[in-house]
Amino acid sequence: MYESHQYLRQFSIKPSVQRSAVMNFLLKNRIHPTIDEIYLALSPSMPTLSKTTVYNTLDLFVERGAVRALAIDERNARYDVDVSAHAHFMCRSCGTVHDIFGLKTQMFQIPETTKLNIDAVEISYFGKCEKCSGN
Amino acid sequence: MYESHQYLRQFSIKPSVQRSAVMNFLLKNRIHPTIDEIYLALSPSMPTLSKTTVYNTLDLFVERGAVRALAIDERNARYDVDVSAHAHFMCRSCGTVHDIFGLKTQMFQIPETTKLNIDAVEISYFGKCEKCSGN
DNA sequence: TCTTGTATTTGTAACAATTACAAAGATACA
DNA sequence: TGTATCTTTGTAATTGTTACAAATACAAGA
Repeated sequence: MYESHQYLRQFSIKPSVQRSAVMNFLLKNRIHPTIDEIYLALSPSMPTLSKTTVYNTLDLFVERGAVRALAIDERNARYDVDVSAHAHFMCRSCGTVHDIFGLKTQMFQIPETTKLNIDAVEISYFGKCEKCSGN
Repeated sequence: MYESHQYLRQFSIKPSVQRSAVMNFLLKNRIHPTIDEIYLALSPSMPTLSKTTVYNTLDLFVERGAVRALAIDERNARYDVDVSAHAHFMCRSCGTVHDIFGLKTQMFQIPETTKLNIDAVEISYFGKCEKCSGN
């Protein structure tokens, strides 16, 4: 928990019990969780935690650049503490989101368009994961 | 309208008044519209049109490969009749979605991962469009 | 043309994710 | 200790989507 405390400060986020718990969960569970997954994982040990707090907290994390919000899942927002350049894969069957590392850095470069002011890239793959490939 | 009729048949979609109207709208308005935009655009001339029909119709179009559903917009599903390999840009300010053509075809190739059964790629850029760059 | 079975459309209600907002609680510092 | 500010909480409202059953349209055979 102490680590998450420090981690938050790196992004000038004032730590609180809730914020540290959320960041800690993200750092230890690299599963690109949804708000609900985070809430359900933390609420047993923090019974007074509110889902609104989880929403607020992640908004703040994203705003400060500590976390990336993924658009890959149309149903729910998903969050990734790894803000480095990498892609994602989502299984159409079970909905899990996997990291795809090792793509050429070139692919994450921003195309030169004079008109648009691009600040982020997201590369997403869809299909079936190993487990679900039988279905 | 006749064109959309023919167009639908190419994807073995049995045409109906509603389906042709929706496809016609998509072909003539390459703005990656949301369900609501389609519904609002068509309902004046088709007062009995139901939003459920728009949902059903687009589900069918996507299923038959006539249209691509985009994940770029977390708020609403967006649909694109251009199913060729190209990327998209969404303005964080006004929410419009632009096409990004001219990327290397290599970028749309599916990475060789033994485990995953990938069937689609989506490359999305985010930022501010020309109009909103002042804000 | 009528009948009958099937496909499509419609409207409403249910559901789920997110946002708005005001009250309660915690924190920092004079 | 008091006060101002920040954070959290819970509830209600909003919004996009889905489920479902009734109504309508369509197609093919009698």
